[in-house]
Amino acid sequence: MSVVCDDELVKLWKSEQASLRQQVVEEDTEVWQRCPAFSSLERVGGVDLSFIKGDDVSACAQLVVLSYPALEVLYEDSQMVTLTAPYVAGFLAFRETPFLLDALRRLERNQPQLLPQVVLVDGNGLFHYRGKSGEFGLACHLGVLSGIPCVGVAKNLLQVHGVTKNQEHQSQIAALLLKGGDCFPLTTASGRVLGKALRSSDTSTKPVYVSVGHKISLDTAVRLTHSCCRYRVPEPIRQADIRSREYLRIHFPPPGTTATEEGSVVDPQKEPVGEQ
DNA sequence: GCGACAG
DNA sequence: ATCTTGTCGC
Repeated sequence: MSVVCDDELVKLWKSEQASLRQQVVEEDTEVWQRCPAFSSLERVGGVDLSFIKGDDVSACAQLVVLSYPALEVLYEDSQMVTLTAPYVAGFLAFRETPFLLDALRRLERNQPQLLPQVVLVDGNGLFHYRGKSGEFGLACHLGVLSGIPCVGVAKNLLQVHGVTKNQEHQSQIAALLLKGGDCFPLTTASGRVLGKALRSSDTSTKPVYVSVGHKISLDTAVRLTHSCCRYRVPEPIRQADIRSREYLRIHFPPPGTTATEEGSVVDPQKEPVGEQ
């Protein structure tokens, strides 16, 4: 369906990604990151994009800033955007980053005092294909371009470097992730730890996959992620997801949902009285 | 041909 | 990402 050759696009992206990869800082650079309880950490950001169902170019780009450690929403920005880049596995960043950066810039312009000290990103950071030789994920991309510390938190395991979602992985989950905060390293065939599987709460069996985005170490990233979890998905990302979907629900309701629109007479078969 | 494929 | 209702459990 694409007019422009995707192969050419991906070539450009690979080179851009390799260039940015060199700018990733994989260590703790902030004072709060060194404190046992993250004292002096006051604001944690979360970002996400939600889409309208039949439309893969219209989306709501969401930025939220939560207080820490209370995890209450201090700031919220929903912005409808039109995506231009296709989704190509491994290159999610090129599709989403521009709009997340825009949101951070709007905040910096309007209420700089609310800028987050770290952003939790829906997706991977260094846990990525050929991470050592030039590829990285959305959390790194956004981190490098914004200069803000970022953490990648993926809900699904990206199978990379021999890290696979097989019996071995399932066994590790069952044997090692016994309570909230437990984790185990995601190690490549060559022995490099690219991320960690984390049991984010006592009540969730399925782990989340944490990796370094920018300006934070892996252990700090894991500890921070765990400390931001009320439920399985860290609260900043969860709130960004909830609020961007809510925005779409209100501003772009599915056809046949509004009382004022023609044909709003509900079908008693599909809309039985008493629903909602 | 078959499986994988963050969001 | 999105498609989707109920259902089992505390």
